[in-house]
Amino acid sequence: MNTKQRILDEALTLFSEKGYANVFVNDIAERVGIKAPSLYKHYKNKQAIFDAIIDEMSSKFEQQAQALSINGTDPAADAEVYRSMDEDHLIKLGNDLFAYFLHDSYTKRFRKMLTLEQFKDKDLAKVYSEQYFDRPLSYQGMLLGLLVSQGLLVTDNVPIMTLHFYAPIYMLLTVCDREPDREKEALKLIEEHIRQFDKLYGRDY
Amino acid sequence: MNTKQRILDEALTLFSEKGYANVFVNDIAERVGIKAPSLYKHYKNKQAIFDAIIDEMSSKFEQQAQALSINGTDPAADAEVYRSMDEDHLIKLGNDLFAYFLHDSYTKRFRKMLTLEQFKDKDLAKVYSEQYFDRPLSYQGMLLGLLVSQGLLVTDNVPIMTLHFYAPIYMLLTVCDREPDREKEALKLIEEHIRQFDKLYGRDY
DNA sequence: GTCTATAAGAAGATAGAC
DNA sequence: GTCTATCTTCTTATAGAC
Repeated sequence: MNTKQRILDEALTLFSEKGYANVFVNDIAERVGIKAPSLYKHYKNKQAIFDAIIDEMSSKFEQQAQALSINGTDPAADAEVYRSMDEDHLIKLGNDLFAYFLHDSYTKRFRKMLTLEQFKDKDLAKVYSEQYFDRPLSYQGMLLGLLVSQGLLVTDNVPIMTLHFYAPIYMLLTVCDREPDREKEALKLIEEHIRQFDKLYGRDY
Repeated sequence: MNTKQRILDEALTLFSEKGYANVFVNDIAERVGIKAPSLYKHYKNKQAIFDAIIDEMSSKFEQQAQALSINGTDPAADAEVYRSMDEDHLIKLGNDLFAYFLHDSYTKRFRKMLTLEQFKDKDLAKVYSEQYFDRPLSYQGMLLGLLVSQGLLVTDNVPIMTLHFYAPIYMLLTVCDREPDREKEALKLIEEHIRQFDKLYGRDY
């Protein structure tokens, strides 16, 4: 990894742990193994580093969905995976998804950084909401909607059903970001949540 | 309100908007209407102001539950309120609860401040989790559990049922904190959420 | 591209008069 | 308790040699 990229990587780590204002350019440079002034040959100033991280996100997030062996942008294709699924498979998939978002280094650091900077301006607020609210609900909504068309799930309100599926996962993810020791507890709740979700919305009930 | 208290009040406002590190003692003093050095007659340093806000919380939160005409510490008493409730009353209560947490000035500012400082140390992480995860789930769990005993709701897993009730409310609250313009949208989702929750867990279904 | 030296300014905190 | 003046330290950023 070249220096320019390593600066972003180390800066993201520090920003996600301490917040932008509590990270000094000297801290970043030290981690990269250069002196602070050298850093200005790569980026105009500290803010430019932050902006570059935000800009880099969109390309990184495309890789995310692929890493999960789901297409991520084509719910019709992804629904195939779910078509002949029983409860245990659904739970395993939910757990894997949760574990991925929880442990993937870039995803995690970016999410934590955005948590700390979300009130800074409207742009950042929008980025956060799109990434962790609108997009997941939209995508999962299409997916669950297909399962409803297939008769695997039953509801007359897919968006709310999606909210019921995603909100507990989101909340438990934020708990683990804050208190990593609670991961085991969270995973158990995720499993129970999906099992109960399946009971509530499954065709057999 | 005396100066010592006004310092806390203005500091909380600023901390919740910009985060601790981005607020300068001069900003706080200016809002209070004094010069920065005068501030040190009331608090040892900037950190002491922050700590005082955190310490003050517990007493303030006791007032919260009372403001809602629910006891807040005695679920058995509160369950009386819900005993003969139909869906519309439940929705109104849910909306009122959401609106209270969303609009109450102190509650809102404190929640936003804690959001920005939650990764600073383990103590703050614990305060956040207790206030916005453990305590609500525990309290609402007791309440919903009573409704289950009364036969108004049906489930074999009250904690997960509580998660299903609270997680969407929590997530929508964080959306509104970030993007106040989305309040109307959020209120509509809350209403639909409670309606659907009632359908899923209500005895009549 | 990296370094040393340093400027420029910001921010927290204290001293001491009133 | 509040003020003005000031200290000290920290932090960003630039200049210019290599």
